[in-house]
Amino acid sequence: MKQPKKDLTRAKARIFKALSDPIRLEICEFLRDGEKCVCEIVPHIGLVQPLISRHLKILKECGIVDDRREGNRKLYSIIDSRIFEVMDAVSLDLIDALSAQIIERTF
Amino acid sequence: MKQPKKDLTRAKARIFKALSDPIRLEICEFLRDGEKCVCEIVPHIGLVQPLISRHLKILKECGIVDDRREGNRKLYSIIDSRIFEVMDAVSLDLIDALSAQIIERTF
DNA sequence: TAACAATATTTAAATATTGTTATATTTTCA
DNA sequence: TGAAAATATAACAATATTTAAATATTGTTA
Repeated sequence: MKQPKKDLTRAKARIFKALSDPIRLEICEFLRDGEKCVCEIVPHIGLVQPLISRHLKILKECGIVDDRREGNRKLYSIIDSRIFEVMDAVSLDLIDALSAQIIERTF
Repeated sequence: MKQPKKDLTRAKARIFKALSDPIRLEICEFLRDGEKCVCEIVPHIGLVQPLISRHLKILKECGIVDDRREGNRKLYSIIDSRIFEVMDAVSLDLIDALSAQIIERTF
């Protein structure tokens, strides 16, 4: 095999880690309908700009988003839309099923 | 809506976080073909038992696995097999595509 | 009950992540 | 050039996660 299985598992874990933060998930959701500049993302998420910048950087380092400059602004976009399939695989139904398990055990 | 969107996003993030560790991913993979006891998981992963126990606890707290006692042993299993759809959504192809992006930018 | 096997918890140290605030960089345009 | 706008980075404190080692718990069996 080209890559040892261990490396693949680590790569997979890295992608899940990038998606393991609510802010980053919301950013990705916002990018679902195309490129957005930071100046649009910041008010949409409602957090301070440096924090958004950092989360964008994490998404970029993971290969999930890319950016391009347009004049003053920087436009971010999803590189491979298959990432949405990953996000969507955690469906509302699945969340309910897993949560139910936790609650059931708690009481 | 029953749950605010924010809570759903947080729930989603929590599931991704549970999957964001290579050891936990390997444990889940190992459980793909059914219930396994800790005594099988430990040698399969090749790490010390307390560490495996801890990761199992994290997976359990997230509602991904459940356990049942059988005499001396404790058998762990995947609660909802749709979690494999999440894991599989990060395909080899997708990993390659995202990695390519990172490498391209690095050089 | 004592000894053993299997598993879980606790603790402490190292490291990583998050959010905040201040500052730097890049680009545009007067 | 220099001021303003948009974005990025740095430094810090607070918090969370990870691992290893030691210890505790639970169940079995003699």
